[in-house]
Amino acid sequence: MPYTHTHRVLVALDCIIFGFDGEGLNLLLIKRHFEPEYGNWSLMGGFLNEGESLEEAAHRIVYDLTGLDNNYLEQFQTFGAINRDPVERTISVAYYALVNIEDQDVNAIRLHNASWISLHKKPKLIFDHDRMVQEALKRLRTKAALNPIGFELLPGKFTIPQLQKLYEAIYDTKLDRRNFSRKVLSTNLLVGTGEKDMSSQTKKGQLYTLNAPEYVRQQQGNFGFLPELIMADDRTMPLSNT
Amino acid sequence: MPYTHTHRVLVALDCIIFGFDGEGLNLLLIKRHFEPEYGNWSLMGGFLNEGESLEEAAHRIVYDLTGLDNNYLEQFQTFGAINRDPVERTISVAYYALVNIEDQDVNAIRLHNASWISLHKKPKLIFDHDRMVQEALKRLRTKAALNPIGFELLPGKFTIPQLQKLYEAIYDTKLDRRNFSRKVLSTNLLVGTGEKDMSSQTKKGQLYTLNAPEYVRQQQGNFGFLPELIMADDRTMPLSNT
DNA sequence: GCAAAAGTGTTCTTTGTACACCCATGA
DNA sequence: TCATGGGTGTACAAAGAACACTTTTGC
Repeated sequence: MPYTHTHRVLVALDCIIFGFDGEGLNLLLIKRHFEPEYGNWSLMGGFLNEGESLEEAAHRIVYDLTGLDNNYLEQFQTFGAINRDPVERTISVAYYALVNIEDQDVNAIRLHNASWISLHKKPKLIFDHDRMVQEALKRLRTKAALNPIGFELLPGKFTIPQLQKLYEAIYDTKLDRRNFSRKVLSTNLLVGTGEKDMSSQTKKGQLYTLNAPEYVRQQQGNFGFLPELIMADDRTMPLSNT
Repeated sequence: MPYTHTHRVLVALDCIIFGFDGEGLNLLLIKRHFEPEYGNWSLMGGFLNEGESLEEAAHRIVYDLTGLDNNYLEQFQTFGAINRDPVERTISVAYYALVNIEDQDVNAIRLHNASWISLHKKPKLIFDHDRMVQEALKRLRTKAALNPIGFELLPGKFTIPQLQKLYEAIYDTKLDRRNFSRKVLSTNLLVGTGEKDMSSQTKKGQLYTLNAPEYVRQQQGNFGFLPELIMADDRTMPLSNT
């Protein structure tokens, strides 16, 4: 016997998919080829199906677009303004995902009319998606300052300077090379492979991998690569608009 | 013209209402006098109505129970497991509220069959409400470590030792009196009133009020009263069960 | 050899932490 | 005058930040 309360609404899920290309943070966005808002840019989303939890639906959506199913995926906020979707009352549970851009399924992405777009060049998005991106970035900054999740955006092997570039992108700032290196190594999260980064044109840095057990252990704890409190959540966003 | 997608679900809101009684953190819980789960303990909740945003619905729910409408209220997670509500598929958007226990509307509370219960003595709650409390506390800890929101739980005038007791309750720890005092005063968030706390049996401490403009300014920023990283989110919870 | 980027070390400053001591109050 | 709790100071330890120097590589 169901509840007598009658107001049932559509539940959407929208995913802010972050990728890192070695220089800056990118978003995976789709150019809609369907109504409403045909031709405009949007986050990847979908509706909650029967017999599917929110987590499962979010995974499905990210998997459909990227072909990846082992991403970092975190729910961060639910948006429920009355007219946020002009078609019909819909509430949207928003997730952000961190994906390694090298592992993506290029065909799936092309099929959905999607592109990686630099955060600095983000176009205007439909509905309240601009705000979703802003909130996702805010959350990513707080989270990455306290937990070692940045690695999710990098390939399996990476150099410390590459890791630094990533953090500089997330916080839109410059960090001191020497202090950063010392701080990262002191966490015991990295294991040197002895290999060198052959893509470099100058001195080839050492490639590291994650110390997996230590990584899992520290996922629950807190840490910080960052000097001072860069994680303040009123810092200006590296967005071209909002 | 609505979307063709057909799966529309009930949207509930559940509120974890925190109060501080001078000694420990308390939750405002209701003993249900209706089905399902008649007679069992539950968070205060309700369904989303037509023409009402999520924020508005959460405010309504807290207001109904406490008579207060100027609380700190923050959405923190949406729960959507398939069978989380045995009656019917329902997703629940959870909020936590910080209220000043002295301002409550005692009649409204009695009317709803509600009671303040110490976090340490929390009974088993219905559905997934235990987990909601756990997650709310985790969020409160992180938030209070970075933002000066603790004051929301105190009366307008309070002493520094009272504030310390509050933080000790939130983090279930002991803090050094002298270091705490120095740290708090250095934030410039407090203004001495010159008055003394006449309720004390021994030396009467000075009463302070919030430096309101500074408080608003620092709401967006970050700060920390706490030594070290007490905000680690894997610390044991001061809950009697879960 | 030179420019560019990686790797390592050292100093100074700031912050955190652990204390000791004095003061105000009521019983 | 004693027990309890508030208020202030100081000294040592740890962490953060600034900065100099060396090494590797491609041109």
